[in-house]
Amino acid sequence: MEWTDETIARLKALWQEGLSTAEIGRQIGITKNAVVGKAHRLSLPARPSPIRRQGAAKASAAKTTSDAGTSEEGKVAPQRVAKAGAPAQPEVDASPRIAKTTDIRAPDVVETGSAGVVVVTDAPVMVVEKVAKTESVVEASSHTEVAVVPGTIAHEEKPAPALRPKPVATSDDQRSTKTAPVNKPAASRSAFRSISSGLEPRRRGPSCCWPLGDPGTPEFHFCGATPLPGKPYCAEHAALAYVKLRDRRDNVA
DNA sequence: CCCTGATTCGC
DNA sequence: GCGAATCAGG
Repeated sequence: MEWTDETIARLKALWQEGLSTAEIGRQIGITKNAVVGKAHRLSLPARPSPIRRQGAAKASAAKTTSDAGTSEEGKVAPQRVAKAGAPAQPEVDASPRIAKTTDIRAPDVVETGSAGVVVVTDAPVMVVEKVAKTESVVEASSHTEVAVVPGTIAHEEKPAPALRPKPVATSDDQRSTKTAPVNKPAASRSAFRSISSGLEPRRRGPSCCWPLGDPGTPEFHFCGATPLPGKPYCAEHAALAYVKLRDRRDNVA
């Protein structure tokens, strides 16, 4: 694997978004092991892990960190959990993982501002709210989009468990089986950019919130194209975002 | 079984 | 440094 500056940036971005390692891997086109391995090497903040290898001395050689277990001696600090400025995730799993079994997981509308606050960066939300109030038509997926992704919160902000828009089995999440390597950043980016600018410059109304560029950089922005009804993404990005769970397995580059 | 993330260790 | 293999919890 060639860890270019870009792929690393993507990894970081996705990692920060709280995507699962496997998810990240799929999007970048590598295995979750590669993702985890790299993340580890980059000292990316560990995410709430379902396990903590310690009590199990059974492994090949638990030289890792002695065995905390029973002895009350040198406490093996949680070196794993609180790495670089990481918010040391509480045990409580406020983990960001959202779309689990179902599928999809897509970049979210959030961005961590310099203030460390998570900000929903687009208008759709407001629009949605209005709609909700006035019409109450709103489908489930609509208002839930507002959800903030907990994982990205830098402080003690108590995030509400993200309510991910259940993919909603509407007519549109079929996606043909196995789509190839889920995305070629370069190509897709420019493609979508032109789409969004070319089709319509709409200033109001829902817009695709697929993130483009790396969060934290000035180039970062959202697609902005007209999203599919009931979805936060435009057709193109929805195709990337919603992938059948089953399929993802083999279409991993 | 499936999922998940972390560590190990040969390359 | 990389990542498959492996471990391990849910």
